Amino acid sequence: MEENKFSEMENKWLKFWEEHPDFFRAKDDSERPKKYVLVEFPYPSGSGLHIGHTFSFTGGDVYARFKRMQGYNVLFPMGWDAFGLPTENYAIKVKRSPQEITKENTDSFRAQMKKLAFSFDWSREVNTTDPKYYKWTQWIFIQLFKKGLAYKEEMPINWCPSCKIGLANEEVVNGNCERCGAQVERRRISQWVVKITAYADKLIEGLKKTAFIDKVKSAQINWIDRKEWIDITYRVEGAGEAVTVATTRPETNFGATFVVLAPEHELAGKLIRGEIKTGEDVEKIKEYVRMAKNKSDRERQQEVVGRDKTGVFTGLYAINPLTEKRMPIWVTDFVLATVGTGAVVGVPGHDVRDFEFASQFKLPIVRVICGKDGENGEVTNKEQVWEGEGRVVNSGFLNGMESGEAKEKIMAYLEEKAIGKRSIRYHLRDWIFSRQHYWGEPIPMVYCRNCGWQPVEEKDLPVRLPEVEAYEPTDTGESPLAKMTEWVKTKCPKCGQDGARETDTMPNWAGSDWYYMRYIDPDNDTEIANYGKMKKWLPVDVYIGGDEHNTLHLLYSRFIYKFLADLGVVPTEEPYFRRMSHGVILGPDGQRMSKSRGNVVVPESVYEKYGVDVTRLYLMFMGPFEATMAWNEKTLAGVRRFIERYRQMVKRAIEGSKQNKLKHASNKELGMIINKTINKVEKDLENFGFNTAIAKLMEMVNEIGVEAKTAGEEEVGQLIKLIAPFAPYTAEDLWQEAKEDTWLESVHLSSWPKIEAGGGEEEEICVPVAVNGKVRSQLKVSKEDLGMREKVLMMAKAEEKVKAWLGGKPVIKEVYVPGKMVNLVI
RNA sequence: GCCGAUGUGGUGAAAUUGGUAUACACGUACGCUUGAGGUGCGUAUGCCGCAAGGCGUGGAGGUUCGAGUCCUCUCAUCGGCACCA
Repeated sequence: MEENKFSEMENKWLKFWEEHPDFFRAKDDSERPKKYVLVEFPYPSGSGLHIGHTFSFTGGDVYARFKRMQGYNVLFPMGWDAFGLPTENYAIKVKRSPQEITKENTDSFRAQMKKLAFSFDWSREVNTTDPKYYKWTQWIFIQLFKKGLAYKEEMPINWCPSCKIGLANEEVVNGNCERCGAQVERRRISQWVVKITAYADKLIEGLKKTAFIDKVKSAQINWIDRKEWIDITYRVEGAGEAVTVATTRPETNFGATFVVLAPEHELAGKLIRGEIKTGEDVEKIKEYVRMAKNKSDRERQQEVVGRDKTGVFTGLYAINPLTEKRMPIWVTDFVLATVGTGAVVGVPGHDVRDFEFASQFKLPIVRVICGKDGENGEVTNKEQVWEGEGRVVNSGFLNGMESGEAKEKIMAYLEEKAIGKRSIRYHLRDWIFSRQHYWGEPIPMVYCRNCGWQPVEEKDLPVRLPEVEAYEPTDTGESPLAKMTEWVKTKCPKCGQDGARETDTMPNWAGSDWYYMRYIDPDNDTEIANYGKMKKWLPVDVYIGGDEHNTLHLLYSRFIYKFLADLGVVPTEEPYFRRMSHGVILGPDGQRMSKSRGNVVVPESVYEKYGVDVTRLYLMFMGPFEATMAWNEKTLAGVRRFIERYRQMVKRAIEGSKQNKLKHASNKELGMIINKTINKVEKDLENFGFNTAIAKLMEMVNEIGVEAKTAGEEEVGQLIKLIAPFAPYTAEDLWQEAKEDTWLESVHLSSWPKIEAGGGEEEEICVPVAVNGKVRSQLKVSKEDLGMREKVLMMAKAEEKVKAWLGGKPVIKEVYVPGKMVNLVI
């Protein structure tokens, strides 16, 4: 095994930087313009820093270093999102406390990050498991409660039998637990719920104030999915009952031929309990409902379209007020109780699911909107079901209208007749906030028999997580904290009588929702963060993170911020201005890295072999920052070669400049090449185009070659600064070697190189000449002549090769784009 | 099914407002260096063709003096969501 020749050099400068922690500190009192660069803080797992972290943090670090050199007062902080199941599970396994394990993990993460030369401001480090931190996570919850945005509700929840934890809808993937993959069950548990839906419109609206990339914006809008519905109430024949269905497509209502209820629907309950009697066998209904309720979500949602529809007829009929037709009411499990009103009107001509149901049970099918190409026949197979827009037919007063117009008309009509009521609904659901686990923030609430749920008084925050002997989750679904009778027993904050603490803890997202605010004022004991300081630093200028957080974390986090904005606690409308997605690094086999596949690449093994700078450069050179890329060790060699050649080039330049004793290069060409490079690198860094910036630096090394020896003091500085954001160790090493009396202490405090005026523009420009759109020749045009159309065209036509291609034929059109291109058409 | 992307050499990928397609790197071939090479350096490298030249950015059309880039249709792949009525 080759000895790592980098480590000595790296350790020297690592130590130097450690001795000067102020190098990378953000200054609260600086006059310079601020730049808040945020990377998603990691969960400090026991397996150490992941290559994915290394990749995204390097991107953030390169950007932060660049901005710092440009003169910005940069806030680039780091912390730990340390509550969570893996630590809890590991703690249970090894019978140690999660606190201790977290401490170890964060220590090793921090050491690795320092080694990787991430220029974080360590004086602002936060940890979500620190009581001084979660005091404010709890404080936020209390504010939500006080504003009526947190409530307790018994509800069926998604229960993971393996993790023994309730999951938010968002944490269930295809009916499986997002973490462990186990099949999720339904259970009824009393849960804290946070009313994020109250902010749905604001969350959509606020996106306009951000510079998120389009895919993030549309992901959020789709996730919230705001739609205008109308709830139509039908009279139920004979029973003195009514049923309210919810629809977004009332213009098809003349084609309604049946009504379907979710098994959980109220009316089904009444039938089962015998409160309504019909000619149908109640036992059959009872049996169907029982079966449907017992099905897990997974079974109910599997193979959605195309699966045979099941259902049972109730014996009841709803009357369609538009047609006066009797619509049989059925119970079926494809209707979800949680969507709309839990009752749907069946329009089998224009909804595939309704069609499947109608076909199965021989219910009538009517066309009310012309299909593709104006098709207007009967609907007899699935292909003819038309879910799109079109001209309305067979619909009384709506006939002949386009569906959009018809929709407005029918909505107005139904409202006028008091049959229908418009409402706005969202796909977004309220946020289930309770977790029945130990390793999370205690929910700061007390239950009192007289006063109900009361928040802990703010002066008594934080509600500390007690040290417990056993934190195993329980099969009953009760939090392990419930066993801590001493801790649970408390006084009601309102009346002083005996009360009991809430034993559920908060979900992971709670602590990570607002951490970026705490970096601004990490030690503040009296407020979440000082308002003046927040006003200085917020919003976050660039937030770098993974696509997997675009809907959950980002939305929750924006919600909490908007809520705090309404309280007047924070100074802006949106917390993040720009959002950058980073890509994913796959294993060498092109598969997602995982222990079970054995394709995991760990950063240590890379930087121990190649050094930190090569590791960083390689990660940044692999491809676009937002792309998914497979690890390829072979390509690393190219980057290693590059950094070595760069170092040789700079050494030659240092030597040359010391001999020349010149301020500027003796060779004008050199200055020109460097200027070109500065220009491109600067532009690329602004847009996170790290791969092309590095390509340009490689090009520069190739172009400069031995000419480096003509460098002056100025060029030496420029060359070192250019590489500094990417390869901080190499740059520091060269800087210290080249250092003149007037130079700053560290290259990382120096200013980004400026383009020298007049120092680097080419005298002659190559203009391609095309005949009939195909490039046939190059024309050298001097700078002064560039703007002279006639002269350039004359020169072009006089050019030997061009002459040959023109072949004496008359030129019917001449195009000249100054400095770009000549095109002659014959 | 819906939403969002993406299709360019043997490979990872470049390409300002439409203006020289394939920068940069890997790989490969040949040569040099080295006691040795899983080292370093140099040269070549889109395809067809001896050449002149022609053809080339998933496919088919279109707009334009000029299209990887804009428009229409189409195919494929990836990511997210999904009996949401």
